[in-house]
Formats: sequence, structure tokens, C-alpha cells
Amino acid sequence: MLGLKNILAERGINPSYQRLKILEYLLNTKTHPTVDTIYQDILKEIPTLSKTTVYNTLKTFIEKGIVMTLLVDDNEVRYDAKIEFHAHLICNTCEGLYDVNIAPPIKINNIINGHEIIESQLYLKGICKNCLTNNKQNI
Amino acid sequence: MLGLKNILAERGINPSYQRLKILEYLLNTKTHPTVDTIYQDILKEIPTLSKTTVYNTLKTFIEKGIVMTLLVDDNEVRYDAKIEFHAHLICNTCEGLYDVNIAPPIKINNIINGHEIIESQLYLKGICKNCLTNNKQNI
DNA sequence: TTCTCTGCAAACGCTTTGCACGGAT
DNA sequence: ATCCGTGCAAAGCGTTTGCAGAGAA
Repeated sequence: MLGLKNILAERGINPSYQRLKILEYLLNTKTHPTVDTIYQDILKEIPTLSKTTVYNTLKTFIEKGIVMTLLVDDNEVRYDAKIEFHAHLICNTCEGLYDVNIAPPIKINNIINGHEIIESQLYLKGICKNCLTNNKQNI
Repeated sequence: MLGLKNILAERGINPSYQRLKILEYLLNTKTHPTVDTIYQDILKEIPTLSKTTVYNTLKTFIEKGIVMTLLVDDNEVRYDAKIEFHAHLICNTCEGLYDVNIAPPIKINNIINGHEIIESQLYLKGICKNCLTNNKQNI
């Protein structure tokens, strides 16, 4: 838990129990959870947890740059701890959200068309590996 | 208006008056309008227009691939008529949404990491041209 | 004490749903 | 007569806000 406290301390965030648990959860969870998923899962460890606290904490983390929002088509917001650049694939068939490891298409701090780029997110839509395989089997 | 009717006919959409007006508006509007902006603007031409119709129409257009949704950070949904690939820059300072013309980072129909890519969207965050200029002037 | 964080409850606002009317074929 | 599109009204639901109590410094 020391590493977690450092992450928060570096950004000037007080390391409350709830914040540490939420950060730990985000770092360990690769499935791009929704607010409700985060809430339901951590509720098992902190039965008094309020969804408001999850919202508050996520808002703080985003402001401080620890976490980023992912925006899936049907207007569903998901969260991802910022580690390193990867694209996000939304599968048209199973509606799953997958990480795709490719090089960032745009370098940060670059100037493009006169605009300064600080961050980039690449969203891909298509058919995921699993659905492709299942389709072939059905034919 | 003939071209508009053809666009709808090609996708099997009946060319109702409302649908034609909404399509025309989307094709002429480069500012990535929200549902409410679309509704308010077209209301001037069609005073009886209902926001439900705007929602219905956009849903149809998205299903048929004429229009795509853009997802801005604060969970605000905006719409863009599909013309050709361009990235979207969200300015951290003025919160504006700008088009940036760059080459698509991923070719469609490619297989990447086993997934088939059908469509890609690149979101950039940074500081737009205007805000950069204004900042320099203030120093 | 003072300041911050948490969490309950209510409010809010965007979107969806149900349904009836009207127009077109 | 049937089908489809429109639009009003109400419901739904994720998120935000207000506020009081708990806890840390």
C-alpha cells in the first residue's frame, strides 16, 4: 500500500482509506470498469461505501491526471488508470472493450495544425479476436 | 435537396421532411452540435419539431452509418456527419472541439492483434491554436 | 477547533419509452 | 385499412448537489 500512498502524495491527494482502495482497484482492474462496477466490487470490502464517494474520488483522480475516462458508444463512461498508451477497441459483436497495444499515433507536446497536443486517445471499432474465431466455427 | 434524398434512399431511410432537414443541418454544420443545439436550430424552421424526433432521427442515422457520435470528456454527446477521417481536438483551455486533418493512424479492414478494425477515431487533448495565440499575447 | 472527507437523500437533466394522432400508400 | 413517422407526456436512470456527521490534524 506504500506505493499507492506515494502516487496520491505526489499529486497532493490525501490518502484516505476509500481513495487508496479505489486506486488499488483501478490499477489492478484491466476491464475498464464503470462507476457502478467499481462501486459494487469495492462495496464487498467497504460495506459502508457510498457511490457519491466513488464519484468524488474519480473526479479527483481525473483532475490530478491519475485516471482517464473512456467513452463507449452508448454513452457509457468507463475508467482506466493511466499507465501507458494503448488503443481501445470496441467490438461491434460482443460490445466488449479491449486494449490494443500499438504505438501512439501522435507524439505529445507536438504542434499539429497549430494546436499543441498534450494527450491522445485512439478508439477502434471492429470485431474482436474472440468473435472472429467464433464466427469461423459457426460457418 | 435531391442529393439529400439520395443519401437517405441509399440506406433505405424514408425521406421525411424532418429527416431531410436534420441531415442537411448536420452536413452543413462543422461545429459538432449537441442534440439540443440541433433541436434549437432546426426549431426555427420547423416550430412543431419535437426533441424526440431529433433523437429518433439521429438513432436511425447512426444505425445506417450516416452519422457518428463524438464523445467529449464531460460526458457530452455530439454528432458529426461522416465525411472523411479527421481527428478531434478537445481544448483544455476553451473546451472547444476542433477538427484536425491528419492521416488515419489505422487502416480499416486491417487485422491488429487478431482484431479486425472497421473504424477508428482519434481524440486529441491539448491547447488549440486560438488559446495558444491568446496566451502569448498575455505574457 | 478547524478543515477535510464521507455518505445519505434529494434534485437535476439527458435520454428513452408509451402511446395516440396524422399522413402516405 | 395498414403502415410508418411524429410529437407530447411521463418514466427512467446515471450523475450532481446540499448538507450533516465523522474523523484527522
